[in-house]
Amino acid sequence: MHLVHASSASNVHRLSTRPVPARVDGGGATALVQPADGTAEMLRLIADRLPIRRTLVHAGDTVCGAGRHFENLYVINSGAVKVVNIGADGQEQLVGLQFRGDWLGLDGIAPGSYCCDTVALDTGEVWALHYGALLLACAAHPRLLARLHMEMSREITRGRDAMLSLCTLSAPARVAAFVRQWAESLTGLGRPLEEITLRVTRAEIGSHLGMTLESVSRALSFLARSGMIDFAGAGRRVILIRDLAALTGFIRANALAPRSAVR
Amino acid sequence: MHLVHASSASNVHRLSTRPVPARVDGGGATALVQPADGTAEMLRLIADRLPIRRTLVHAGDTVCGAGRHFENLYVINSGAVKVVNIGADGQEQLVGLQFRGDWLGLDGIAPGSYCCDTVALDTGEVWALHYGALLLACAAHPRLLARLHMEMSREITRGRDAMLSLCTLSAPARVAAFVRQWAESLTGLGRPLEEITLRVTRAEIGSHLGMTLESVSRALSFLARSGMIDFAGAGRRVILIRDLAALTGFIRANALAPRSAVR
DNA sequence: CGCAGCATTGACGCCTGTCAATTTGAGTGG
DNA sequence: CCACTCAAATTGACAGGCGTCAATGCTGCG
Repeated sequence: MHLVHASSASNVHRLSTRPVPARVDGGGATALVQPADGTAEMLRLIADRLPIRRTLVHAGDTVCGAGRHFENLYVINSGAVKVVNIGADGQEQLVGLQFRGDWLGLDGIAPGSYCCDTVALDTGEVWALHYGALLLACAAHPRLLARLHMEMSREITRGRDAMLSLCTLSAPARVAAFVRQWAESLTGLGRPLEEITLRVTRAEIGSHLGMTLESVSRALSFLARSGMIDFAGAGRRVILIRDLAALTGFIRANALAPRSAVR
Repeated sequence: MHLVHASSASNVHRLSTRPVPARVDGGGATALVQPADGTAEMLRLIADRLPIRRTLVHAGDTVCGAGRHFENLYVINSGAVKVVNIGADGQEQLVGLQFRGDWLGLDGIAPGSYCCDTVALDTGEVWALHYGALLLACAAHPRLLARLHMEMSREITRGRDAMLSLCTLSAPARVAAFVRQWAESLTGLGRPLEEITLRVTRAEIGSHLGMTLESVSRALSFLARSGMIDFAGAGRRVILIRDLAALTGFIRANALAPRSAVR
């Protein structure tokens, strides 16, 4: 099996420009990343037990389009993908960001067609699994079914977490939480990366967090002024996390007063 | 003037006592699948193929508590249940409302313990399905597995819809959408009930919609002043939908300006 | 070099959160 | 049956956060 990107997505941008085999300083990192969530094991399981179609995607490519007939699930082997919900009146809203090991297209199972556009943010490899074939494989390999259910369950929980942050955090705190979550997503639940490259515009972040692009910009500027993060590179899309503890503290401190305690 | 969900109560009895005649009653194709969504069919499938434990719950009873070891999934046969997320600092947030045919406990699959409290709002019957037993039954009955996946998929979509309404609607519009959604949930996707009984406090609604209880109250008062809804009974917990079209129009009219168009 | 898209920053105003007073209804005990 | 208490709901006044509008800077590309 050939992997387009060997491991940690921290090096993704470097890899896309020059074909550096991701390792050297990463010995510890890769070792840390793998065991926590078993993503690698899942990918191996899938590759071993299923006929999969590997697709190389580039930034802007649509993995599966809203409204199209549901047939495949997709697993991200490398890269990053945004999930965009298309409202009735053409309104577009970013409802999720997915990375290596995440599944796409789960929303299509019930209605029989996908609800969301999923668009690559970056060069990467996505595996298409025919849903019927997946079910067959699951019958033979219960671990595979267990894994599928875990991923669906995680997706449900993720949605709820997003609701929580929308409801209980002030706008700047939501941005801080977004930055932290992005960093965490790239490393698994270990310690976050200290450098992340946002691959979305301020407008998209705002759409995800329920605020305007101006508010996103102001919040990021504030976090930088306070020394929690820093900008690097051009375009202000690369963010250095300078003080993770302070960031976390800021998020907690800016939880809105328990607006309405439920009992 | 207290009606306790006449429709769902009658269905309960039909379901548990006699099997529903599938096709003979003159309706043609639609008679096959009882309501549009096949909830009744699913319940029959479960009851036929699985060892289930039926539990009668009353308002305030906890179906499954956050943090407890995951073992069962639950299906609501009748009644209404609220899903409450418990934050780190004891913050409680209402993240969902579930009715007949909805599944509970799906969030527990991935972590191995439930993430949310689920609390009955009303007298009803909940079925507990042992997860292991469910998987076994699914192996023998693919339709059951398909159904489970559909329900998980729906749950994912529901979370995204909630995010959408949080991000794109003004506070009063969110309340209007909440009322409409509650009514729709009780009838299946046909036309909503014209009379619904809210079984939660304003504070809980506010927690669900990301606003204060005062804003909820003001919004409901406004909807009533405008003639879209009306209050009935005592405590202002019973709501009559007077003009569904106007309600829907109000929701659309109060979609926030496309704050940040994606792309 | 100039254009187009993205990001930043400021000024202003509205929505909605906060605080507070009042009313209603339900439950309890005398 | 009534007085008392308490939770829930409504309504008003006020203030602050954040959306809106607008001007400017920065970067990459034709």
